Amino acid sequence: MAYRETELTRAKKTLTRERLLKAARDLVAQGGFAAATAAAVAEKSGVAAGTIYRHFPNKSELVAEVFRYATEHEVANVLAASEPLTSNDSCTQRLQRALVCFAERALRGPQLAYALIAEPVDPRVEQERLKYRLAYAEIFEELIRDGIVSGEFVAQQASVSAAALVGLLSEALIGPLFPGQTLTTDNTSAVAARAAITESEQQQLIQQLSALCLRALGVNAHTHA
Amino acid sequence: MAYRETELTRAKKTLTRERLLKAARDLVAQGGFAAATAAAVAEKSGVAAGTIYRHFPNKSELVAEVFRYATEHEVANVLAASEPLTSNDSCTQRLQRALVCFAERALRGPQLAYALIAEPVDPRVEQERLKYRLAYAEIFEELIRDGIVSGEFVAQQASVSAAALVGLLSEALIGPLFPGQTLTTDNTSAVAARAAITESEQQQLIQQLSALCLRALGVNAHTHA
DNA sequence: CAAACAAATGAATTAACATTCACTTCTACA
DNA sequence: TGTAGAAGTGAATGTTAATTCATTTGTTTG
Repeated sequence: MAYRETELTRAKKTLTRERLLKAARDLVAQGGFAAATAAAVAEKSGVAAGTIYRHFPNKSELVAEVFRYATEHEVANVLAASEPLTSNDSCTQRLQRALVCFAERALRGPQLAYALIAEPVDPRVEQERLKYRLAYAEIFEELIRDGIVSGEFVAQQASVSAAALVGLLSEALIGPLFPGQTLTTDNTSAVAARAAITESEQQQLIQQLSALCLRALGVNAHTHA
Repeated sequence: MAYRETELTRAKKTLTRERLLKAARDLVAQGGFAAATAAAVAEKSGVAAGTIYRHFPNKSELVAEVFRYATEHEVANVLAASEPLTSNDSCTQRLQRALVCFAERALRGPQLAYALIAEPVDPRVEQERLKYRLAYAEIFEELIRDGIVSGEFVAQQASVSAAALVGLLSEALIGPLFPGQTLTTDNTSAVAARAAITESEQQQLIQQLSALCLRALGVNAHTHA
């Protein structure tokens, strides 16, 4: 008699799980959360719909995990960009790098950015979104605190300013662009709309936003050219 | 033979329509769009569910109208606040009044603010939201342009800055607060959470945001104390 | 009143999904 | 090879609304 979980067994199971996650991720990146129905995920993974429930208690959990994964990825990038490069790296510069990183990533993957920032999702996933926003806000918050201490930024309540920056960037980058599209099932058009913005226009937009943010924090002209 | 539409007839019909709209509005203000199901609206209006479809082609249309109504109301207030009071009223002051108006209204009616700004809604209603955001952005945009011309604000692309301000305010005011609540059906808690902020804390928050926005626009210290 | 038509009703239907579960297919081990 | 137990299947079921429509009720006018 018997059966014992073994390397191979476990590996195989994990593989299926990974495949489900990957399929879901791809669907979200292409068509937003709306496109990631249980049926679609199963189909894309090459398994039956029921299989999803061998690996996740419910669809929300799967989607939440997708959200988490994408978030970590995104946040890690921005965090890295905000890290000081040299011992005398200014907060202004660090913040600027973080902003540019955030903006460039959003503009490069607009469908994902829209999904993470603004697409309507079910409440269980909305929770993840809250954490996501908070994660960004925390990066900014620390930077702002540092900058206040160093005298680069004007005195202010860092937590408020940080949240404000997140909103500022989100709205300016994706808010006004997508909304209509996701409904049409034809999400391609959304990406197309974004693609219509030229590279140089993007750079200009990023420049604008960067300037706006730095001014908002009261960057001291003396400290920084 | 016959039957002809008459004053009374038409009035009665309009009344029912109004009643439906009012019921929907109240439900949204109390519990967000999630609370405004067809059944709930009908019940609250004292009519049968089917009646809704005698007055609106579908539920989205009803909800969109609710959205529009609320929007007009809100936007009109902010617009009024932004109007110059005297012939030498500065853009800085006008903007500040607009910001304060926006913020105070949001803080006073958080459930409605959340519904209008952030609550997940179906795509047809999301369209209205787009217009709503745009309406605010336009108010800001014009003010910013004026301010640039008058030399109060630094040169910048007004449309970008305007959208950014909308996002900044939205996120700082309601973004971080609600998200979790709407799911619990127990939306009361959301309002309670907001109520937990004292009046003076609110004033401080508004002050913060106002300062942030003005700095972002590069208010010229010379022009304004 | 009766004919003509509108408005209102609310139970039944539809729609779009997620989710279940009886059953089949795999694996591991003695 | 037999069998215990996991993994996978996918048709059937459940869920949560919106939406329909045959029927009833209400108005108007000749």
